[in-house]
Order: sequence, then structure tokens, then C-alpha cells
Amino acid sequence: MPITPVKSTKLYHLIVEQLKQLIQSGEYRPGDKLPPERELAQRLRVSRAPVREALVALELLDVVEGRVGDGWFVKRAPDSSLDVSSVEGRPPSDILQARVLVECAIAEQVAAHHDDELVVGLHQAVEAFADELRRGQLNGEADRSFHLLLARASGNAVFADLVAYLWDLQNGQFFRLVEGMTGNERPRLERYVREHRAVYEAVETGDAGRARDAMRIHLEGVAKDLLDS
Amino acid sequence: MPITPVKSTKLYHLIVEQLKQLIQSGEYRPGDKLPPERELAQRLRVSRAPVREALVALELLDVVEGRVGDGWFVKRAPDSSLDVSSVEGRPPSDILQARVLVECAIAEQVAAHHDDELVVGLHQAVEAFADELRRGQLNGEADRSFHLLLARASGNAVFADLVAYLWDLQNGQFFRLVEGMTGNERPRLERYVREHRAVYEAVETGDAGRARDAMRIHLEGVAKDLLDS
DNA sequence: ATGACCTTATGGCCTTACCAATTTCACGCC
DNA sequence: GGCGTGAAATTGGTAAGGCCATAAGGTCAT
Repeated sequence: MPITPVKSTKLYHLIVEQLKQLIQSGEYRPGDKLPPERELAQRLRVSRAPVREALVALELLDVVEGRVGDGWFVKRAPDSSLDVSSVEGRPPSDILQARVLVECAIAEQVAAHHDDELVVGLHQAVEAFADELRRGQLNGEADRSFHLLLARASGNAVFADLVAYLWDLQNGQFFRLVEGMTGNERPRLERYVREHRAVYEAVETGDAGRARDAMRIHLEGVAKDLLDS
Repeated sequence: MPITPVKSTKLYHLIVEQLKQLIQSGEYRPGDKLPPERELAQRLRVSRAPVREALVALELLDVVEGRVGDGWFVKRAPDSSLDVSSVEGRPPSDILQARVLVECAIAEQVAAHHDDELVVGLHQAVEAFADELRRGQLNGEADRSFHLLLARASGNAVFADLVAYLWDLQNGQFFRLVEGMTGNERPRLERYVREHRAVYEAVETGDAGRARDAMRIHLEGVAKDLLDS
């Protein structure tokens, strides 16, 4: 089991949590005005800077809204948006099953539509992955790019959202595991490149069924890798 | 068309834009260390506070990562889809397509497994919906419960996450539309109850194919309702 | 040579204090 | 009663400084 720091060194994280809870508990409802920054700081026994950082973070999450010279207002309750940090600990098999469902459908759809421009971009993504591997970069950024680009090529923005979410969910969770297998991960990544290429080729020829199957094989391989370790 | 202010009153927005561009242009690549906060502030001709707010925002967007006592590091190129605010406004057809994909698979899986306890809960959810409708409650809470419960019954926690996310995405977006059709929404909701019941009955008898088809019919009906209005 | 330990420089994190810009609202004037 | 006006409230931004975590490099004993 990985050892996690007992205490977040960043104050604004704790403040975000408190404010989130304050809103979720119904203490402040959408439309309500929050106490002034200075009062919040005083009550939380911190200075204004981290309070403002927390409010900026919540503004980005669409939970609050700051009006100059007026105050901070609750916009909506911080509910079940796709916040990776709030759903840590999903079983890996569940994540992979979802990826198979979503990404196979995407591969099928992209192959069926067959847009030349997107095919070129996809080819570049596959080769960028191979390049990174040759140069010894093993951070998985190119791997992510391929899956994300394919999702965007589907033309469905929500599909792209889901793929990004599932990717982060999987890799956030297995970060340490992936780090731990630095010894023998090279052949695994080389296989991934081949499997990506297989998906690409099926998409390029417009063979929807083969694209779907290639993606399924790829993801089931990934599942096996993760579940074995 | 709403008229937007020509000038953001918030400095940290402008700083986020500049830093984003700096990273997108390749000036700083993933893994690189950014200049110290103090130097950034000096070069941008602002004080450190808004710089830190911008960095906090970028950290939330997963673009940079701050390491205490070390520095700020680029994590990955700012990806337009990672912008939380841009997640708003997904095309309704995209949302519905994703729901069809995910929820049909769920219905199929639940029917195939056929857990008695879950079937009972599902039956209660369907009837709770019918009850609410009879009593004139039209907030759609019971509707949501049915879909969410079915997702949980699949045994896959990630499926439940996805259904909750897609539901909120759809209903956040069409809040006003749904509110606007208070006049003739009753027959529509009564149809939903019948369709939910159809899904339930297929699940109860363990007929996976019919469960999937019933769910597909239901969601395609929902899609039609939303897209027509 | 190697590994544990200390020192120092760097840089993020937080506080305090202060000033400027904006919005709201009540008050007084016409 | 309507309408400027100015005070109060509140956010936005600046400046300076102390504290503490981290990294790098040197020292020393093993």
C-alpha cells in the first residue's frame, strides 16, 4: 500500500473542502451570498491569500461566483460532476470495463465516418508514441493523446469527456504501480504501440468491426497488465 | 447575443491565458520547471498574489503542478477540453448518444445477472416515480433515482459515476427547457413511467436483450423530446 | 568508495498592512 | 416622487517579510 502524506501542505485545499461542505450541507444555497473574504479568513484563522485561492478554485469548479465590489455568491451545489479526486478508489476492473464499452464504440464510429484529416492526425499520434518510446520517454503522455484524439475524432464531445475522465481515473489510481514497473515496462509499451497501430489501420481502411475488435483486444490487454500487477 | 465585457476585471484570468499560451507555444514543455513566482510576477508587472491565483487555477486544470520548496512544473499542455467551464454546452445529441451507449449496456448486464434484492429495489423506484407523478411532484428526482439505481445494480461503480454525470450534464443544460414545458409535460412523464416499467419487467424476467431494447427505446424517446423542444 | 549527515541556497507558502476600484444603498435635494 | 450624491461595504491588487520544505553539494566516518 502506498503511503500518502498525512497532511496537505496547501492551506487552500482544506479551505475548499470546508466551503464545499458548507454548501453541500445546505448552510449556503445557490444564490446566497457568502461572508466577506476578510470575515472568512478571520473565522478560518488564516489570512486572505489562501482564502482567495480557494475561492478562485471554487469559481473554476463553477460552485461560486465572485462579483467585484459586491461579494461571493453560491452558483450551484458541488455535486457529482466528474471530479476525479472525489471518486478515488474505483475497482480497476470497473474502470476497464467502462473503457472497453466507451472506446470500442468510439473506434467503431470513427472508422465508419472516416474523415481524412482526422486519420492523418491519428497517424501522427501513433508515431509520436513510438518516437517517445524510442527516446526513452515513458510518461505515457503520447498514449493518452492517442486515445483522446480518437475520442475527439468521433465528433461527440461527451465521448471525449468520458475518455479523459476514465483515463485520469485509471492512471491516478495506478500511478505508483506504473512507476513501480519501470524495469520491464518497455516490452509492454511496445505492444501498446503495435495495438494502437492496429486500431489506426482499421480506422484508416474504414473497417468499423475490425477497429472495434482491435480496440477491445488492446484494452483487454491493458486490463490484464493492470490486474496482474 | 449577450454582450461580454471587453476587459476582465480579474488579473489572474489574463495571467492564466498568458501562461497557457506560453506552454502551448512549446516555450515550456511537460516536465519543465517554470520561473519562480517572484520572477513571474516581476516579468508580468504584477504582484505575487494574482500569479499564485493563476497557478492555482492551472493546477486545478492539471496543467501545472506545484511542489513545495521546489518550484512549479508543467504537467501537460493545456488541453481545451480540460477547461471546466467549457464542459458546459455539450450538444444534447452527444449527451443522449452517450447515455444510450452506457445505459443500454447497464440494462443488459443487470438483466443478465438478475439479483433478487436489486430487482425489488428497482420495482420500488419505478412505483415511486409513478407515485410522485400522481401527487403532482414533477421535479424529476424519482426519474433520476431509477436510472441511478439501475446503474448501481450493475455492480460497476464507474458505470454509476457515468450515469450520474451524464444526467447532471443533460439536466443542467436543459433546466430552463424542462421548466418551460410545465404545461404539457404530464403525458410525457407518464410515458416515461411506462417505459421504465418495461425496462424493469425485462430485467425481472432476466431477458437481457429485451432490457437493452427497452432502455434504448426509452432514451431515444427522451432524445426526441429534448431535441424537438 | 560509499553512505549518512550537515550546510546553504532556492523557492514555495503564509501573514500583515495598506491602498485602489467597484458596487450598493440610503439620504437629502429638487 | 424621482434623482444625483456620497458614505459604507466589499472585492481587487500591491508590497514586504518570515517561515519552512526541498535540492544540491560538501564533509566525514565507516
